[in-house]
Amino acid sequence: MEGMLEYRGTHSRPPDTDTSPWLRLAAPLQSCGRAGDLRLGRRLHARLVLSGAAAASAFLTNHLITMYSHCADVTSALRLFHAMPRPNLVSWTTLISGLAQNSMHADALAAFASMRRAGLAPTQFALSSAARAAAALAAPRPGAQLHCIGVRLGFDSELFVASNLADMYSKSGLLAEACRVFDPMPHKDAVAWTAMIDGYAKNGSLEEAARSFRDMKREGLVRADQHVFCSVLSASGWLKDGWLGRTIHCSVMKAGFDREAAVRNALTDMYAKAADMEDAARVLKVDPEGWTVVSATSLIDGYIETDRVEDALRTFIELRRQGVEPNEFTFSSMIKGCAMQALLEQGAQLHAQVIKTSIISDSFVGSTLLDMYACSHAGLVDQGLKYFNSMKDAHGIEPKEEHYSCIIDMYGRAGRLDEAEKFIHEMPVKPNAYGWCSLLGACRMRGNKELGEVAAQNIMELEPDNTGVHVSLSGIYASLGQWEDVKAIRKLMRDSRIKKLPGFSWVDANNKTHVFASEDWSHPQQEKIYKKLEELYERIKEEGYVPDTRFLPCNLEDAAKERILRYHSERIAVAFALISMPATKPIIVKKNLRICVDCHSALKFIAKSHHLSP
DNA sequence: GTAGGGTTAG
Repeated sequence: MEGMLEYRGTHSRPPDTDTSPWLRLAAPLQSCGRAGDLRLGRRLHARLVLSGAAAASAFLTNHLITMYSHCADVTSALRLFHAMPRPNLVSWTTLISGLAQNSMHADALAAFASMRRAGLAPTQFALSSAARAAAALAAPRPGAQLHCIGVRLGFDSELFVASNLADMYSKSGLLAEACRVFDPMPHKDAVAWTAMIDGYAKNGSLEEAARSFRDMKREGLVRADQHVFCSVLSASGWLKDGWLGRTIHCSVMKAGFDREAAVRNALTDMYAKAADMEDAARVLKVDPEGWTVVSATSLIDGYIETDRVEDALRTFIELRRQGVEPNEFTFSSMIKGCAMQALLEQGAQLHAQVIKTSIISDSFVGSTLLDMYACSHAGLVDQGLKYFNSMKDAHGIEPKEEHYSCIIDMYGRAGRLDEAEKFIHEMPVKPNAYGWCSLLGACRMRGNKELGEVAAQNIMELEPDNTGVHVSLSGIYASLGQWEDVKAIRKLMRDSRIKKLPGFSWVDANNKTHVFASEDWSHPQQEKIYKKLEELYERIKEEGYVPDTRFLPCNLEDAAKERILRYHSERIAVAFALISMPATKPIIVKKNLRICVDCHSALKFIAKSHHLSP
């Protein structure tokens, strides 16, 4: 600011070309933009106007546009741009990047198109900003056009252009295209690697994300930074691979990023997702900065997922004690926990707390609340309905498909199938497959064949590849003893070449993943596993476990049915984990199919008798 | 003079 004073009263005519005196005027604008100080920026602008310098110099106007963009005042940036008689290449480039920086991505793409219509060939700066906008929009069609322009102009392997193009493809889910841009890049930096690692992770290709991270380390040309670590930690969390996560935690510490808030959040979340709650809590405990709502929510959600609602509640209280406001993520986790444990009072209390905040207008929290009323107890249907009816008027939530599905589920669980059917007919939208699946599940529990068939028919139309629907339907017939219908379904499946997906279970033990199928005795330790399973079986039977053979679609003696259930893959996997791992380690079984009713019950007994969380 | 990436639910 002081520097500006000396320019005061400079009334000489500005030169036609952008020469050095104007360069000196630009410096204060630049630092102002970097600091995001809009007030100071406006004062500098006013002085430049008074001095007559700004209007005459495209150079200074470009700097002003940059300054306003950095200070998030896009309106002023646009006003300056539109007042320019002849915006030059830099003006356009600055505008496009300013729009992209301020999340006006569609406008950034439109500006890029206007620039080309104005007859200017884009610079690599303009191209990379436009690609960034296309990435943020996950818009592969305009993105691919940008890619073509880049190829034509020879910019397509420039660091910034290529990274943003790769990011654009990966955010659009086109990982193969992203690789085609990324692989031949002559120089890759941490940003480029983040685009790939995060692209894989967000598209569910978790192994690929981890492999990409290893590739980066193997090449040894780029050091991982906090962004890379966040992305790969997120992937290892979803992989539920605590061992990989722990290895990365070591690298994080070595690289000195363990004080970085976002990295700590990612670390907490990784451990929580891997069900390693002690380490998740430890990351927060040693945090000198105190908790963030993100990391505490990850911890809370981890406790909920491992059935430790008391610990979640304790964490929730501690969070408030620290003066951190819970957000919609925190509340939905807590409410989910109450639903799972049928903690009606706590659930209602949370509902009351949420009503006092703007979080109540969050559509997702809305579904979670409905889920809670649906799960917990038949008596709460009316409370759930009351809330559902108030969503729109009192809380400004327009009920969506997911909310209607919750109500179907709510009626179904309460056994009020007629009302569920009536509700479906009166809904303003048609139920989605999820809604019909809820209904089918309820019909199975209540042995309602007619309505179950309607639901199944609708699911088959909406999701022709859904093989589970046949299994559920034959479960209904089986529970009613209608073996002819069971046979008919089998024939239908044969004729339409639908195969029941075989169920598999994966479990990690000693840094190795083991896979099991049903009645699968191919594992080298089969004898020990079998013995353990028998032992578990005796024990839980003593503790009150009764096999539930109702839905098994085979017309066999009970003893034979029991035998089939007894060797479902998840039980073999758990028995194997119990004999191969120390008792303190969490056992995480990954499955390709939904767990069956009986395994769910048996595993709960096993967990209880081992003092584990299910 | 102008430019890019990351963490929490379903």
